[in-house]
Amino acid sequence: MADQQRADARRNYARILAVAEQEVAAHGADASLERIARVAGVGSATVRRHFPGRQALLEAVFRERIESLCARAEALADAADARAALLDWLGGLTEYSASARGMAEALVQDRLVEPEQVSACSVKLEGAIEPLLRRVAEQGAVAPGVTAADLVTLVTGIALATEHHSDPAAEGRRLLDLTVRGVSPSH
Amino acid sequence: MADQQRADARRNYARILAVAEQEVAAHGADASLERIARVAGVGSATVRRHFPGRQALLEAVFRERIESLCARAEALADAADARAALLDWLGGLTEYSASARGMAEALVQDRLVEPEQVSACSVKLEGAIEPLLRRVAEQGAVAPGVTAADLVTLVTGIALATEHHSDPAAEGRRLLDLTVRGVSPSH
DNA sequence: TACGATACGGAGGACCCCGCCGTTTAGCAA
DNA sequence: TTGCTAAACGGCGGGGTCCTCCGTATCGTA
Repeated sequence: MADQQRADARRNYARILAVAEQEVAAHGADASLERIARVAGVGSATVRRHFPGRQALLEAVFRERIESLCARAEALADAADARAALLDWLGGLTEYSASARGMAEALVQDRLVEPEQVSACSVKLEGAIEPLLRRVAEQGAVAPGVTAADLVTLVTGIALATEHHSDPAAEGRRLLDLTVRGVSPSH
Repeated sequence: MADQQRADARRNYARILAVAEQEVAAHGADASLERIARVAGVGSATVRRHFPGRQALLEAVFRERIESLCARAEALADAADARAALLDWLGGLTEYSASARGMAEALVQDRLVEPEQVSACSVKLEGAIEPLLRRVAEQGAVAPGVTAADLVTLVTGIALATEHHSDPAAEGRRLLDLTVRGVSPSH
């Protein structure tokens, strides 16, 4: 039931995805689908057959990375220092989404299409941090009312506002650090 | 030297701007220039003549609001509680840019065009908070290394990541609050 | 009133997204 | 091996946007 696709279909899928990765990396989330098709050597209809809508393409492009992030979160699930683990993971997410063009846009986009799409990147990420966040919260080391969604939102926000910077990863990490410790935590 | 424009030119400028405000409010930063021209009853070339580039249009659309924000900052310059003044102002900026469609996008965009454009919205805003921030910093009530640009960046980030939300202003303010006090301030 | 500079807007080219539909091709079965 | 059928392909046309050029209409003045 898994792969009943025809061989050429699978081949094209792979070629398109490969080209899409490069194009998105080069031109961000609104890379030209037409161009992707041209470079991949297929008709534009084929692109949209495999990926109905730009969002689907972006999701596929970042899928691997997202899953590796989720796996990492699982690995950190019972680290000695829960807070350090959470911050470490958030730092990784920030650096990646700030420097990988299109990633942050994809994250914010996929929230306003289908609220509860399981395939959605943001949902996966939220699920991944949930356990980490809970542990830290139980230690009382997190501000009250903070949800996993909040963390993802803050990170994507930082990434979006940082993409233009000359060194997005470093700048993103710095700003993340600031929001973690507080810009003006006094009192 | 101020207004050597022809009367019809000024008239068209005003009409276009008025329509642009509505269109941007309705469709965000990437409203159709073509459409704006059509609704305003002018040729698309005329829009471009008055506003070379989408960025110029957006700047004009938000100009008034930006200046009123700057004025407010000046009024708060010597409030009794410097920190409260800064936070109050940041809250206002956040609420506005989170709920006014296109504003946040305009802010992040205008940074990557011309680094040191005096007309740029973000530059104006940074100049406006600078004094407020300095006062708070002198009291030691702000994390070390925080610049005015950082604050604008964080706020636009929050706004960008929050625009999709059902109540962007409230959500934005909540996240700002989190950022100010720190998500996990423990140490 | 007549004239020159200024501003206008239509036309056309390049690009993009999208859906339709006739054609090719892979993979199975005889 | 050879047919056959369903799956997959891709060209084409329509609708949209952005942008530039250039002939024309209009304003303000002499």
